Amino acid sequence: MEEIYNAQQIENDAQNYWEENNCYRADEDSDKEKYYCLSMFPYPSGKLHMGHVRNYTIGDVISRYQRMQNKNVLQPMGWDAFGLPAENAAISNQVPPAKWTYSNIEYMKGQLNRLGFGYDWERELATCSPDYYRWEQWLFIQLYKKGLVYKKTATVNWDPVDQTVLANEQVIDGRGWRSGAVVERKEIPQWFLKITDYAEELLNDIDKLEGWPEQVRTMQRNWIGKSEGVELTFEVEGAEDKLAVYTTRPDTLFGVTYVAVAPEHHLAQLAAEKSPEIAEFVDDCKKNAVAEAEMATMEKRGADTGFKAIHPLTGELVPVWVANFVLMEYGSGAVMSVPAHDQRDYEFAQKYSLPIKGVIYPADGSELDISEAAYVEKGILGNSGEFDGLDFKGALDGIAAKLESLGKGNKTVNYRLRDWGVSRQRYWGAPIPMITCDKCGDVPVPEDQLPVKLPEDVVLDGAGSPIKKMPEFYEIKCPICGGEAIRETDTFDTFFESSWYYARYASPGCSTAMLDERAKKWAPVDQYIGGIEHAILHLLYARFFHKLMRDEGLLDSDEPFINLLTQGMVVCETFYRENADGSKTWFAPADVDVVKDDKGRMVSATLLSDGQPVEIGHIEKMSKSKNNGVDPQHIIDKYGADTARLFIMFTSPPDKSLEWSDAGVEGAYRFLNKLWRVVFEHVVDGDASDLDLNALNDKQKELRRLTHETIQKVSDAVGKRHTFNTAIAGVMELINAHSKDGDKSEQGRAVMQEALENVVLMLNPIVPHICHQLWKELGHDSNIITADWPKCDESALVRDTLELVVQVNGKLRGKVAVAADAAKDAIEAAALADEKVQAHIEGKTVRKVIVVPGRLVNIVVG
RNA sequence: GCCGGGGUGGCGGAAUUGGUAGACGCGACGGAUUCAAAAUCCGUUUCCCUCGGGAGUGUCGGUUCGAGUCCGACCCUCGGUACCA
Repeated sequence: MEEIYNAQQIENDAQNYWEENNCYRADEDSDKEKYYCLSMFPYPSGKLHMGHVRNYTIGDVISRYQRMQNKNVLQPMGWDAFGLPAENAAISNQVPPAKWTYSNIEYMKGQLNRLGFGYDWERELATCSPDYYRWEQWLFIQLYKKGLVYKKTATVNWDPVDQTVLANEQVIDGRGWRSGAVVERKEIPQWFLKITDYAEELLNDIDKLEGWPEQVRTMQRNWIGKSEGVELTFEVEGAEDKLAVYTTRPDTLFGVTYVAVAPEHHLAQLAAEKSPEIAEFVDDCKKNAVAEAEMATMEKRGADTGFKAIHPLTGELVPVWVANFVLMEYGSGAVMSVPAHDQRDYEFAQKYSLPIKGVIYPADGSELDISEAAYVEKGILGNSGEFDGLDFKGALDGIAAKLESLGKGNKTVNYRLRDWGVSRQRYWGAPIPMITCDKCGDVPVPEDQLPVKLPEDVVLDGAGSPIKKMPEFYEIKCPICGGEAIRETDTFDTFFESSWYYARYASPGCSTAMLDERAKKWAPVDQYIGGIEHAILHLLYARFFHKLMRDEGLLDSDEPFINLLTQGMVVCETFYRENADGSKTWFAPADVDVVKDDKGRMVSATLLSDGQPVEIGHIEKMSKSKNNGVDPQHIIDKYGADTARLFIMFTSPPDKSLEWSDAGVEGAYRFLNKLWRVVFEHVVDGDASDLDLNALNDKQKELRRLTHETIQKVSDAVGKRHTFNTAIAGVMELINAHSKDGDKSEQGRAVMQEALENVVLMLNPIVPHICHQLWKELGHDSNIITADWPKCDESALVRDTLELVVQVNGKLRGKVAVAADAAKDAIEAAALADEKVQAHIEGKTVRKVIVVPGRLVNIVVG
């Protein structure tokens, strides 16, 4: 055995061995239990960052642990290759997005391999490959035939200078990030998937997801947002329009003092024709943001249209206002307003001096106070005619029944979830396989003409998608009538690709169908690992797709992911300079020199290359757009892959967000050196003898007990809790205890041999290269990756005496040693007899003594 | 705004079911080894203090023999908010 730990050499040897022996190929014909472990595939942004290393190390540790549980493990990897950054790179570097993407994939694949992840690369896929996206084009056409696809207009961010649609991320303070122009709302026709048809199933099946974190299940439930309420109609005096509104609070119906409509609503348009002020207001609303967060926090404004709506029950006339916070796309673009019992309506009414009418009184009989704020609790009705005195439920039923009898409304179930708009006006995505013919309307591309291939050799100039300017792409004959027709030039939302890749990994190479029978065998995924930022959208769309594919007969399960581990974000400082046009240039943390005060807070920062100051931004998740990703490469180069893996797993539990700092990387490296040295010093003395449990002295028994306590602790931490940091800490303690001992006797060495073998087995999932080598050095010919995970010897855990803590009035005052099987009275007596305890209870009355077996005694005096 | 997390020494974090707060590691300090250094090893390291103790897990309040853990209110911070992925 080499005396010095040489990470680069060891890692190179281990990786060559794995590759030559195809160690990570999943077996299609194994009779072992299958285990499908999947980490969310990366967007190929250029280089790995620490968030990737964390994600993929977790997945690899779980995969290797399961392999040691004798499972047939599938751990694939691929590339979420379509997306916006490729277009941005194409514009700034004059490289086609495809070329940029493929070269990034090549580099990042090298980094993944260098980190020693055990992937079955034979299943690798890139979503920008026509072999992949043809099948989602195929599925889209099946859904179209089933009536699950439809077209409607929807709002996008329009940059009037660049003449292009912007993503929400590209709109900063209402302006286009590149042009700086004020962004406008624009209505364009887009394709939608009827995810709302599956809303009920998506909601109900959340109950089945017991292997998911509760927080994610809650977020999904809230996102779907099922509510029961009433849909009712307000007629409008002197207009043909009827305003259909939905409310979850029909009990407040008598408190309606105005109705609000969206700026795009027909009534608002009518009003704008008559009044220049309203026209100006409606026009101004075009500058409203599209993003919900901005909508919710912007100043609420409105204007009186002059129209009067007729209250469906009282016949009273209430004004119709146009308001910037009402959205045309959701519901019918109108809402009823009850300022007394809704805070947003309250503030709006205050601002425009609209009446506020209280109709819900506190159930406890106290006075209704709406002088400062709306009263939003449920209570007892008043000022509500025949419904006075009813509670919420009574009012809901009564008012709904009344409306129904009048033909003016009915009880309905509503979902916050909206249908999935899948059209993107971008180039770098999968073409939507549709054709528009003047005569025949919307026509799907015939299946034998799939895939609709995206031309890859293109130049991007920043002003829209190149395929929108390529007649050779979009000019086409109608498949039905043969006449002139136009091919759809919009592409799919990239969530489309990431919604089914997990299933495609299980049908590699299948060229005749989206999935084959192998997918039914491997799906669902046993363990899915990815960032918490995907808690809603990606995971909901993937669940939806799973059900769609099931309903096509491609899968036979209801849910894609049995167990989910949501990794916390790796966040990092951001640094930027503001450009003359208001846009920002972001600098990588590695290129910035930071000055900190004595409390460690950043006070200023300068760019290393020019020495000039840069602004300090927020601490955010590592991303391409903020240029704050930290590349693991320098750690790998200096210390090796095992150190990088050990460090990222030791520094924090996986579900917690992690503010990046490399302080401590050397500690991880030191530990591996120590592990190596301890094994070296053990094996140079030759083979150890067999353990003879009857020949162990007390010290040896204690060390052996620690070994088995550690096995118990680490098995729980790695196998169940996924708290790899405490698993590593436990192994460190074990190594420290054994290396301090230095017992070179025959049985001392046997105890050491047992401990070291178990240490190497327990660390193998985390640091597989060094363990591959140490396993051999400890005398094994077998391959450690399929060795059995250690088992705890319960008999080694038995103790004769226990140390109990003694508290007086909850404060620690002493410790007593008692026999493990001591009776309660004996423990109590021993605690009371303790010298230090005596000093604290002297002259006081003992009121109560609480004995917690195996833990502590608390003596209550007073 | 809304939904979901998080806040514990100088730092990352531990405390699994309400039962010894600070495991393990980093950093710092002291020592050993060395011609010297690196590496390594040993020790100290929450704060205050009269060395007996007192305080202490974002803030304020509550439940309990006992609260980092449970309950209520608030502050800060991170993720998502439907076109970043």
